[in-house]
Amino acid sequence: MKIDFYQVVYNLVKKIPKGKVATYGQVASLLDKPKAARLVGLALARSPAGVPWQRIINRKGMVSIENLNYPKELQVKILQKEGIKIMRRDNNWWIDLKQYLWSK
DNA sequence: CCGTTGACCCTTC
DNA sequence: AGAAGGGCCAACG
Repeated sequence: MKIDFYQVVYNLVKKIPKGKVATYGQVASLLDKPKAARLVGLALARSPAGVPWQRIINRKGMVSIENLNYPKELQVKILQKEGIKIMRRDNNWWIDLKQYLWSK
């Protein structure tokens, strides 16, 4: 069976441990496609059950989901449950990447 | 098959 | 230092 790029993304994302987060660009780089960050986002938008999509955030450490199936609140809630501290600034949510960024 | 589509990122004003 | 614009590339219709 042919595995497409999306599947590879899912496999990698599943390896991120609880309590850590990764950025879209980071995931793309690990897959040898540093410029495919947007594809990672697309892949996660269609992620099947079992993929911890909530652990992927953008480069600034901000939760980026806006008008999709899941509200930002849900993502934040899950991450907090996993032990991550999240700060609120204006109407956005921020994570301290220095502290929580996953490194292989 | 070809154009469009993005949960992004980097360079340049 | 902050905003804006363009590039990127596989999947989808």
